[in-house]
Amino acid sequence: MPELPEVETIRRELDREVVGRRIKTVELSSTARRTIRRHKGPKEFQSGLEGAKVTGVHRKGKYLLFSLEGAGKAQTLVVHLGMSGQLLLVKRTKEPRDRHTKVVVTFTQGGQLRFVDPRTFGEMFVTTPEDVDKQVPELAHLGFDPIEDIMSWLRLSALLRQKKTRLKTLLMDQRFVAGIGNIYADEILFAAGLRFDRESTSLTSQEVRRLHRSMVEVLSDAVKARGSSLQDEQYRDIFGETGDYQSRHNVYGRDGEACRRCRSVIVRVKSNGRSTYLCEQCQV
DNA sequence: ACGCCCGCCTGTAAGC
DNA sequence: TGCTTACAGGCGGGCG
Repeated sequence: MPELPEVETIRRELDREVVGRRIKTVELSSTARRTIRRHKGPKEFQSGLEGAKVTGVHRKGKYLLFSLEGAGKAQTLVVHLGMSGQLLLVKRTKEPRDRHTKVVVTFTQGGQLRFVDPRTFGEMFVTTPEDVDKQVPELAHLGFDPIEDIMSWLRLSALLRQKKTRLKTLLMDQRFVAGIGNIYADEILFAAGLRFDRESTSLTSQEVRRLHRSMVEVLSDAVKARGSSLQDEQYRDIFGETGDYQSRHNVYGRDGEACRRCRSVIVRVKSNGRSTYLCEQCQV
């Protein structure tokens, strides 16, 4: 579910709300084993966190990284929300817990950060800053960040020529570019006027420039709108609020509806087993 | 070596 | 109405 705009929204809120707080206790539900699957057991996870102070919250692709200052030594908490993970900040400890609550972090100043994850694809992991890349190799192998890293269209053009893959596959490949998932891949390709199945090596320089601009524009507009919440409203920020970007979707989830640009019908097809939405008139 | 598909889970909605 | 099936934002592993 959560892609770059949603994770970045959560990151900004966490950076404002939890930096400076100290972790008092870490509670794990009986089904949290899968959440902390990279750890041997709960003890290792809890001892890395309890007593530590949050000094910053960062994002790499769809991963959140909490910088922590423990008893003398620095730690990093890595969080991936998977398909259905939510991080919710609650003021009162007594607030009833969602039944899929996996981890509850209670701060010494009061308040809790809860990790709720029905589909259990999400993950939490604690290690030292220097070991992060070794222990979570996916992080070390992430591609460029489309809104943080300055990337010229010429550089993008060179990268596209190195890979001979369909455009959507490439946009969703975290090792190529970090943070784009199924929703934003479709929205970026619509904005660029390109089909999902165009081969990466086939783009003219004008098309590369359009793709480059669309990637930055769609993702930064989506961050400004605080991400997309779909019908199931699974995506929520740390205050439980939905995002607003779904109302601006041009193709995703709009099959059968009229294209906002040319009025022809938006279609849904399958690509790599994933639903793909496009306008066959506007995207070539 | 790399693209593609499956499986991992639970919940919801469509289909019969 | 109620059961069954398909599908859903994620990614890693294994297959061809």
